Amino acid sequence: MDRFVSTFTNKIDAKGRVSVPAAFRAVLERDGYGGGIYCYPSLDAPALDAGGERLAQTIDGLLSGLPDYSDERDELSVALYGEVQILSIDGDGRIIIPDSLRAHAALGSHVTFVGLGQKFQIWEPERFNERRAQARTKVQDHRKLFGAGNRPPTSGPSGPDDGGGATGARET
Amino acid sequence: MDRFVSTFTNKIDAKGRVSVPAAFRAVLERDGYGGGIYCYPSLDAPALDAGGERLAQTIDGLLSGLPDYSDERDELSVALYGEVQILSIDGDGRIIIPDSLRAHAALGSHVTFVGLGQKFQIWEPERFNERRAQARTKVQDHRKLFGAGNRPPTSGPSGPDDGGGATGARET
DNA sequence: TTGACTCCCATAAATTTCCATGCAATTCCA
DNA sequence: TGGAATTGCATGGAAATTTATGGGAGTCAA
Repeated sequence: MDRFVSTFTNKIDAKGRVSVPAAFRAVLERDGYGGGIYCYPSLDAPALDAGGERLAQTIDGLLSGLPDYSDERDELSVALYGEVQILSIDGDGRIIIPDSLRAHAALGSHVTFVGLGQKFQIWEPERFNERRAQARTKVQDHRKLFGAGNRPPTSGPSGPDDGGGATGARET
Repeated sequence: MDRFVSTFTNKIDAKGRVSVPAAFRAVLERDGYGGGIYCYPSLDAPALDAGGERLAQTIDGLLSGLPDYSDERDELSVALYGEVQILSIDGDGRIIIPDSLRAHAALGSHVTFVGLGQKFQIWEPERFNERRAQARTKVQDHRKLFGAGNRPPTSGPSGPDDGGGATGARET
């Protein structure tokens, strides 16, 4: 297990502390944990991106792919590095999210950790629900990539298509 | 034997545990078992898709085809990884299916494991029966198309019938 | 001193680990 | 070939460990 996977919702206590899900902590340790997690505002969502050493290296790699002194690189550098915070994890597996980051993600009393493989995101739970619904729709478009989508021909058997409203994916 | 085949129905106990069929566990181990099975809601059925490391790599491969930091990738990541759960298998070969997944498949007291080669699915037994009946109908349609249906009606004693496909496993 | 932050401990709930039991099929032996 | 022992698997329950979360004491700076 060396990917961030699943979603967890935890509470921010009176002191601003949140438990990082144990499963994520385990990944961070294998990932070359260097005393803190990298965290910065997502570029295109009201959320925070976070990860360990591997994420930091991915960012480096991304930037090194762009020509030195290009506008693009400068902008990306600022966008990515400029806002990065290193959040330290206390003895009980908790972090404190600074105000600047809290603001970007509009965090309230609870936060949702979303595993995305190499990194994870931190969302305000309600907003994440919206995003998830949206993402799910998107996936329907890509289903053929899975080879999962043998749609029955429209003229199929008279039987009601299984589809069934049952699709109610509940929340964590 | 390195693919998931057959179907098995097991019971969910009071604590939400279900035994993964021994035959499937054996496949998982050969598949590069990494501490748990990957499980997520099926895209087009009220069921769960599950598999081992090989399935996880399929997902990774899908995503790595998209550029970092693209909107598309982010959405797909959320939809795929965000819904994925890693179910760990305890010492007795059982898993616990989280509520969010239970809801999607409308699981009750029993679940049916359905081998699909590279992955397997988890169904509510009744629903699976309906689906199976439906699938048979379709297969027969296809046979006609192939002209493959021209078989001598009863399988005479001719030919060394390889006695039992059904090995010891307790099947549905 | 006051306020912010870090470290440490307490606790309740959830999860994991471990052991026991019963059933079914296979194997072994007469 | 028939019947008994054995093995493997699903299942039930209890003990032990983790985890999330709340609160207090100690530390440093303003």
